[in-house]
Amino acid sequence: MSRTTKGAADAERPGDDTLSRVELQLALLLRRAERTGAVRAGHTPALERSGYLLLLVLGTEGPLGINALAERQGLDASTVTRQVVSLEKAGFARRGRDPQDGRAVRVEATAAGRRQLEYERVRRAALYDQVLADWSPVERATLASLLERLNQDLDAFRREPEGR
Amino acid sequence: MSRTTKGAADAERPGDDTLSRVELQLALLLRRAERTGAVRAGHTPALERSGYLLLLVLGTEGPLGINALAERQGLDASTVTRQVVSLEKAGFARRGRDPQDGRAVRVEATAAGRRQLEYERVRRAALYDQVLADWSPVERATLASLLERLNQDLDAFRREPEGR
DNA sequence: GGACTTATCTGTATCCCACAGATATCTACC
DNA sequence: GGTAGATATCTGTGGGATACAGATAAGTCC
Repeated sequence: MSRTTKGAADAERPGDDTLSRVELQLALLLRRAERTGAVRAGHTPALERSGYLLLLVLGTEGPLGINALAERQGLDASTVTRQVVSLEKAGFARRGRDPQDGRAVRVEATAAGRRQLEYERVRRAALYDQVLADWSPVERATLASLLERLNQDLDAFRREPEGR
Repeated sequence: MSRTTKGAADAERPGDDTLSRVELQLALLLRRAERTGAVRAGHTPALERSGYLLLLVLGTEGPLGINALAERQGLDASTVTRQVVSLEKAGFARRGRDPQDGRAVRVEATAAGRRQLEYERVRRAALYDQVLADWSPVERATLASLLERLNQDLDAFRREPEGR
């Protein structure tokens, strides 16, 4: 079927070929990275991953509605609704009705939200600075590039799974 | 403090420097990759990520106890207990008492479990073969290597956060 | 003004995971 | 041999992230 996986029920052992390596490392990464940036030693972050990414979009693209936010992030609108409620509760976002369209909502980052976003960004960068302590600038840049490309390709794949 | 992050409350915009790029892309990746391998189009996978990784350890290192499994994966034992129960319910693992130590448990993959693991592995590899359709073999290999290294470094960091 | 569409929200369900507190065993030591 | 402490696992509980389905409110169109 797929050229690279050959006989499917092949005799490869886990980790043998490149794709399996990538796949396995990604599975591991999901778990590792999740916990690393998060609840380190009782430090409950004011901003979880979801809120962080949401604020980032808000900060970059200004006030948006729920659907727009959901679309930009490839999430369900119901998920975004809850994330916004949560940000609002924390004082990092504000929700107002769209004057043009009474159904729609206008989500906006507050000053505290922008501050917190910046704080998080710096904190996370510092964290990875430590994790990648042994990496050369070139290696770090390569990692960044490959991840960017991987994310783009994952996005593209989600939009239209190539195989049918 | 950290050489690369300079002034901390610096004027960098998101994505400006390498660390921010890495950090951001990882945050995005967590979300993307999670959904991609998983519930694609009603295809409820018999093996979720957690069960997959657990079976992988079991397959590689043979029968193990809960604590050993938890340690190898950097998880809490309570989490592993539930994962094992779930695998057992699905018929992919078996749990028996350790004859030497009545407190301990011996978790073992069943034949069905090994079959399913292999099936998953192939399925996931094929998936990434599609996602990485445009990548050259060298690029794929680079990605695999960098991810492996990143995971190692994340692991090391979790064990002993370098800064204090 | 009724019918259809759209934007958001609420209900419900699934994963994944951790921490705290049982419970059952084992090990040491007197 | 019995008791105290260590150890292995399990159970209770709770939180984060997300999706799908259905409810509600507000536009739009004829």
